[in-house]
Amino acid sequence: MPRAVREQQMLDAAVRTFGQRGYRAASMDEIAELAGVSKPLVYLYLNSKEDLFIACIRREAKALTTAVRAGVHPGLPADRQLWEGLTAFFTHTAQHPDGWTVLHLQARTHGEPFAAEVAALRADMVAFVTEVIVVAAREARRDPSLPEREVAGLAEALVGAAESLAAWANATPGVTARQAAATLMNFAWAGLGELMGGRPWAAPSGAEAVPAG
Amino acid sequence: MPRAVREQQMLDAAVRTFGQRGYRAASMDEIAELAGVSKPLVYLYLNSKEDLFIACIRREAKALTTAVRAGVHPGLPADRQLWEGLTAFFTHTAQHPDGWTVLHLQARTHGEPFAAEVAALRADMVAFVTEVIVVAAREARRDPSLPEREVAGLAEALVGAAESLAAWANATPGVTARQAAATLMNFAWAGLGELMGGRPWAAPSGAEAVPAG
Amino acid sequence: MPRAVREQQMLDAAVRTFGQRGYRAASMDEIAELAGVSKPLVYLYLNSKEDLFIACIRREAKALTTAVRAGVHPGLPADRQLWEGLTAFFTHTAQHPDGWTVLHLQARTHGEPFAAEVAALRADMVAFVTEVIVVAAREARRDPSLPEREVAGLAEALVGAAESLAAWANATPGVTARQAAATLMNFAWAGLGELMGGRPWAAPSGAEAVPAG
Amino acid sequence: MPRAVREQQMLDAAVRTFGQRGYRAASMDEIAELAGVSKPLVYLYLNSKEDLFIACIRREAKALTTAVRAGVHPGLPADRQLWEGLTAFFTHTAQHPDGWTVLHLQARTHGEPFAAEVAALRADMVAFVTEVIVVAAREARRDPSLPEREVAGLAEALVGAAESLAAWANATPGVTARQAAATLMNFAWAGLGELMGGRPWAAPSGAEAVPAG
DNA sequence: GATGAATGAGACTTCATTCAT
DNA sequence: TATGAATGAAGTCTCATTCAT
Repeated sequence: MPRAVREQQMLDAAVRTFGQRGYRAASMDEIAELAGVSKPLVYLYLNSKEDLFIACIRREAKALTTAVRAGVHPGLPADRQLWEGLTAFFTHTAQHPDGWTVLHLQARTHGEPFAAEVAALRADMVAFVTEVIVVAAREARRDPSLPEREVAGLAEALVGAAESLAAWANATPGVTARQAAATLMNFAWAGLGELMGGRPWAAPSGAEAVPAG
Repeated sequence: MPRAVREQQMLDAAVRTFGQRGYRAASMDEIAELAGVSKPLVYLYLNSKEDLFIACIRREAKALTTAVRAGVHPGLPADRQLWEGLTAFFTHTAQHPDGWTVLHLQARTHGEPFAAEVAALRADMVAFVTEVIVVAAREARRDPSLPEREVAGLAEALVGAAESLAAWANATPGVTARQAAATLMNFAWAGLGELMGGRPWAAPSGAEAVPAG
Repeated sequence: MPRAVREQQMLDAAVRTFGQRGYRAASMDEIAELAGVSKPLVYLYLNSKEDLFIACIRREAKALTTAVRAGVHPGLPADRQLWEGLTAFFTHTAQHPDGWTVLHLQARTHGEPFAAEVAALRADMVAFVTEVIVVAAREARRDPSLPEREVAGLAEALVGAAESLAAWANATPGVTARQAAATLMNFAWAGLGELMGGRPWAAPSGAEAVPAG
Repeated sequence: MPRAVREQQMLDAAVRTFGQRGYRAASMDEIAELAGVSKPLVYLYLNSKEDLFIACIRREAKALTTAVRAGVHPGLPADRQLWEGLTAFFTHTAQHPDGWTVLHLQARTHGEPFAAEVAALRADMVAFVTEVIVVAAREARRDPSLPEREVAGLAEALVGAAESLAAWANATPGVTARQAAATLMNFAWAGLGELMGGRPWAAPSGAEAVPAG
């Protein structure tokens, strides 16, 4: 069996184990057994527990950003781009719950070296959202634009809300990725005030929008 | 030295250690040393590492909900109540960063018994936000109201955004609690769409609002 | 409350705890609590765990030998003396099961200092039995007597059988002290060979003898 | 070095340590050192202190019953069978004093899980003796046989006497297994009364019988 | 006389990691 | 390449014992 395949099996096992047990509670024994290989082989390929965990983070982060990027068409209006990005995001996190747990919870909880790895992922997401906000501002011919820190805060809030909703959707049976995306679009784009006034964001056809009341 | 005082010292040390190292990586030795007592005394008072962690969670959760509740005046309009709650929330999390880390990250990452403890706290927050949304809907004479699951999703998104912003504000020098609250109010109340159109939420005087462009 | 009384309460608690948990597993905390006093008081009166255990052994040993001695009338024939001694022995061990456990099991299992204490008790019992054998030999006008080592072995066997039967009787519901004594008298005095031939030892009236077949 | 060998070395060390120190006082450190291996290896092979102790009990119990069974020829008369069994028993216990201590003292003193293990061994012995008694009764054409409880008591007494004599023989220099067996045969078969009358059990040639006086 | 408060020492157990083959 | 065998280090927890009052 070629090395690359074996390595992916190990990473699969590691992501699952780290996601369910946590970094410290996961034992190399368990990971090796789940991967169907001997422990020394894991060390031969991945060096150490720390390196193994970092490899997991990188693989899952790359898979997530790739999925989101692939779901967005750059030329569209800002709201449409955001909608596509969110849908891709919630779809991916729903399909890879252990990977998402590793990224969202475990990697941030177990010390600097790992937190730094996820920071890159987050920066990517925030950059995507920031870009969308900038596009939206341009569409609205708004100039001068919002202060930079304000935009950073908004992007942070949106990403945080998305992360939180992903965990919520994974834990709540019956919530689909599109529903989660629609909820967040309403919240983010129209705002609670507009929602209350009966003016939700107009979802593209097929999205479960809030009824106009 | 009386027992109650010693116990608080131990909890202080534990919150700090758990917050910085994580539940598993924190050692009872380190906690005892930081508290200035011997390890057996920690066990005598707090029983076990698990019980100690739960005691930390409960103390910090109570402190946070108490602070938020104390900051809100029930009779005010919905947006004003939300603003007050957020301000109190960001103020408290900024003043107790380790406590916030314990609640937001550590408690959710290390197994059911702890996650269950935080769930109560989160339920409290979501309930507060839900209540505000309901009040806002009533103010807008909106009837019939939003579907229940939609409201739950919105509340979840808002709480998630707040949690995320709290961590961001703690990690970004120069961001005050009021700024964080203002950013989130804009985001949540006006929505990105309105913001882009130059119609932000009108912050009460003293809040750092987004300039109207 | 006078010291002597308190001390007895402590010994009561200790015998019970040692008997049920064993020497090492019994904790001074548990003993103090069961005695209804504080731990330092136990140390004030009894010095150390080791001393406390030795005090238990001595008290229980003395109580047992006193009971056996009180039950025997010196002038009687040998078999009658043995019968009385055994009856007293089984009666006492049935009434003080924890004390008997301490003497029979715990004291012999936890190192020299304690085993030495029980050795004295055992020497007493063996001496009693030896004396009975000598009397019996004299009654049979048997001369020269049995070799000394042979007598020692016989006494040892009889005492061992008695000890074993005491534990058996305590653990088997419905076995009375008199029945245990009768069984052992038959075994010891008549021997299996005679028993099989239908010639059991003639128990004094009131004893449950083996029917003559 | 193959695993099976190492495991026996560990059990050897454990039996010796448990036998001399007792279950609680024996430390895994000491056992590992005596076995010439590291402590984790002991855990790898034997799981836990409790499992290690149980493994010791089982091995020693099996060795003892195997030795006794191998020493007895089923077709012989009852007294001869008993004699053979006792000789094998005393021989084995003399050759494995620590194993005997573990079975006779330690296993019974440290809680139910262990006591239950030895109970099986003891049941085996009592069954053997009971069988002999039944055979003896048949040889003597004794009918109806003794009451069941009476037989149980006799068997218990004989086994108890044997156990006690084994410890005594181990502790008394110069007492051989055959002497111990002869003493007990006299005691059990002829009975003290017959012995006093100068009619001992007739030992097979080679056994150190009591001189007929 | 009596105790609440406190600890040094040591127990069992687990785990990341490495050789020798 | 792949692994069976092995361990140093560290963690949680318990307990006999002693002060200061």
